Amino acid sequence: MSLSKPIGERSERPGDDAGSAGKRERRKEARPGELLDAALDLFVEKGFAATRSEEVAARAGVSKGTLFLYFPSKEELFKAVVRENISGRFDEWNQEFEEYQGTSAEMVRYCIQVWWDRIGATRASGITKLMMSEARNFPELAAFYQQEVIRPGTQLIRRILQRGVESGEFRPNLDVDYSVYSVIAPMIFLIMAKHSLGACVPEDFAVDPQRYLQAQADMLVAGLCNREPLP
Amino acid sequence: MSLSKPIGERSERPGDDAGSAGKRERRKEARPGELLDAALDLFVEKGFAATRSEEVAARAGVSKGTLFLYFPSKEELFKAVVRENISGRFDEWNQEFEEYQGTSAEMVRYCIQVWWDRIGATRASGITKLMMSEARNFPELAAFYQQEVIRPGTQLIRRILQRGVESGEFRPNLDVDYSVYSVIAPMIFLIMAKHSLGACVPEDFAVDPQRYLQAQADMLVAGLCNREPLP
Amino acid sequence: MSLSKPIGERSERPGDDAGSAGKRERRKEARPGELLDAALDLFVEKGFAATRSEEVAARAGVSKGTLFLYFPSKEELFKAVVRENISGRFDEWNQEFEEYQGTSAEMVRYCIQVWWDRIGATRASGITKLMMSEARNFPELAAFYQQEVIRPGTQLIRRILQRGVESGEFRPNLDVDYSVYSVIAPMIFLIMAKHSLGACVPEDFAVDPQRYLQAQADMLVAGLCNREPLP
Amino acid sequence: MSLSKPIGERSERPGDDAGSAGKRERRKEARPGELLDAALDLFVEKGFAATRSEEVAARAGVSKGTLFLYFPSKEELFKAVVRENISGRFDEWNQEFEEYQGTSAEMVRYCIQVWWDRIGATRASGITKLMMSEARNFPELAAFYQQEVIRPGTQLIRRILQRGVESGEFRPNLDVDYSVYSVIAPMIFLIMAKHSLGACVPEDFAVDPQRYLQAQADMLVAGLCNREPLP
DNA sequence: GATGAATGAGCATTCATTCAT
DNA sequence: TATGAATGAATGCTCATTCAT
Repeated sequence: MSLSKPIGERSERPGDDAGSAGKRERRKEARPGELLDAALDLFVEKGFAATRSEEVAARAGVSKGTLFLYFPSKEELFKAVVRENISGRFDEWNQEFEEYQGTSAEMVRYCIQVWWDRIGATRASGITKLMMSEARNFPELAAFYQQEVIRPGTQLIRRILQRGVESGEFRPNLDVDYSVYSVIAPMIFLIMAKHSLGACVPEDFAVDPQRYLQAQADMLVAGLCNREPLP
Repeated sequence: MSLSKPIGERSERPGDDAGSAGKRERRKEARPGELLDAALDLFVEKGFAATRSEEVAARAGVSKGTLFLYFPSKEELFKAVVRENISGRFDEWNQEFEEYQGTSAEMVRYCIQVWWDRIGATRASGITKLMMSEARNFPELAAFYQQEVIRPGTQLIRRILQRGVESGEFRPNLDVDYSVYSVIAPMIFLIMAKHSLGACVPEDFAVDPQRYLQAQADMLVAGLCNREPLP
Repeated sequence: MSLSKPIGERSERPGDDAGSAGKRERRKEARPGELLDAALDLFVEKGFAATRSEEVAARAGVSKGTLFLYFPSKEELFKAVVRENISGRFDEWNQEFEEYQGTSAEMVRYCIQVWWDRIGATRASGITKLMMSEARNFPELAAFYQQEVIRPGTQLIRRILQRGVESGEFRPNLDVDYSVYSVIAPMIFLIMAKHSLGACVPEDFAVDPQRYLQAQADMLVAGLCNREPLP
Repeated sequence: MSLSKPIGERSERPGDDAGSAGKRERRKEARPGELLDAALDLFVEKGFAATRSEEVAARAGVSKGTLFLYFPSKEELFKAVVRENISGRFDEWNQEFEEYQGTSAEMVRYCIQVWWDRIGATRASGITKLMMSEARNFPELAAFYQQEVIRPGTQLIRRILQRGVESGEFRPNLDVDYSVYSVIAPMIFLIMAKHSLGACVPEDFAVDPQRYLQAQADMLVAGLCNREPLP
């Protein structure tokens, strides 16, 4: 089972490596990426409208003008940020689960952990926060996100649940279609805790991701595997 | 057990009745509420920064100047919107659950349904979306929300879970503190489905609230009551 | 020699007398005057543009609307303030000096003292400050002020100086026309000290009017009466 | 004795030469000065509140936004205008008078003429008008002006008068402290004639500066040197 | 290419003025 | 008459975008 490279991660921040000689020496090809990184951070942190273009440029270590050299407008920058961080990784992931050998419960646990490792814990999780916040202002992007992320993700999880029901591991009366949300909701919640309210009130709301995922996975597996009549 | 009136609902929108009409109507009492309603809608829909003051005024059926007659700035308007919709309802709810006679499983189901009736299905749900999107820009309000909503809500749910564990209904190995999120996460998710992505892509993502809540409550209760060792 | 009533003085401020019965009882006829008083104070203090109409109304103890009941616009209010406080008192004063019996030097001293008693020390002095500050924005008023105040005042002083030269009291080589300014300039300066910079830095710039007028009158008389060749 | 360059004068106005023209000229060095010049003119002409930011920018030949590129607010612009034109010139002047060889009467005449050449006749005179008009709205600046201009100027003149009294040239009974105003008042008056009322009613009030200064200097010297008992 | 000075449309806010009560 | 809620033109200021260097 190959662990594919997490998406949304870029190795180093610009300016961190004061290694090579003259100042301001930078590989051109890296510029757009650095801008996208900076933009992702700021859009997630402050929202699209409240993020100033100049700030993005500054964080990427370039001038205001340079930003518009690579992206014709702030809106296009936003779209690029979203697109850049939604690489269609689902084919690969589908295959991973196709070949998976364990039980369906293990598969659910694995799914959650893999999501955390590759998405939740990475910069890519910001995209989800971003879409949640800005969807209404970018319906076109929302549709794109729906198409590229929501639908395949939902389908992937749905197949896992279906497999569990068919194998007799999970409750036979499971509402497979809507139980998918029982897997997704905890993910969304964790992202929001990380990027939204949780980023503001550290002490009281601080969620320990691993313990959180453990509790959610336990609850989920217990709920899926409970064959007795529900009270 | 009295079903208290849902919060965040205002009976009629101004300007809907083209009856009496005539401009320069004097409604000092009604104005603030109408403005807050309009602002809530727009802030939820477009975000704080992307909402123009004049738009809020227009939706409330008044002129730009009138808005500033009641709220000294756009930011104060935002704060008022949040505060207005976070009336400490928790004392009442705590008492309700204190006096509740059914099983803990029933209590969990009731909790979810009551949340939906009084918050999720009402305009008040917009506040949650708002806080999720704008928390980073309004740390002061985020703290306020944490204090007034998150903390009491968490405590209320925690007590319910604790009760179930102590009565032997729920799994004894339940991580009570973090299982609270298993109740909250589906609520947050439903609100986001209603106000964010779900508001953009009706067909594919359309969630039927009742069926959704049914599935989530089932999963939750099944997970809570499953006494067998978890796979 | 009659001491005519100082101009620009109104006996009592509205609201100071809580004497008569019910509140808000006020003689209608007094309203415009109270508004003019309040306006004069504020225009002098902050200038025309920086004075808000509502503030004028509030200081006069009436509502915003009432102000516009008596004066069709802020600009008209300003004009009324200026006109109200420039009553053509010069005929009377001319006669006073026509009948004056003392020396010309005494006349000059008397002139200065009378100006202080009737203008400089009174609210009317604010008008001068006002014209200095706002003349460029109200050329029409400036012309009016020139006509009603500057010209007659200048002429009055000129006649006094002329009388002194003709009687042999004053230097024969006196530039009568321009020496008039030697009388006026100290007056203007004192008004500015009172209403402008002097009102800001109490300690350092505080000018004792009587000592100031004494010194200026001395210098003036000494300069007028010095018959020796000028060094 | 060197005649230092008059302050407050800038050689050419931008946009006067339609030669090179072309918009979007980059003149980072020159901009602030041009804006300060334009602002000084307009503030003197119309007052702070009545001057629109865009007007200042337009007169400086730039767009609205450029103004705020150099000055963060209209108020800061005002402060900069005042500060820019109050360069501590007094050290130089003090030394000049320290080394002066003529009589005290000549010194007084020289003082007046030098003031006119370096201040009165230049754009710097507008600052005085400005402070007179706006002191109450900018108490902080008024204090600054008091500190940087009023106090040193007063001291300089006071020393000259003191010198004359001690040398026996001037009246021994001179109220030195308050006679200083006999020198200052004519200056203030001339500035007001130039920038205020005098700028409105050219014909009647037009003051010929040189003749005016001659008359005032004559009167002053005559008053200072008159050793006879005052009538 | 890269820069950052310059632009100006856009928006928050103020306040003289109106007018229903 | 008097009020003060309501209005909207005017204005300070921001910031995405352009473009001369």
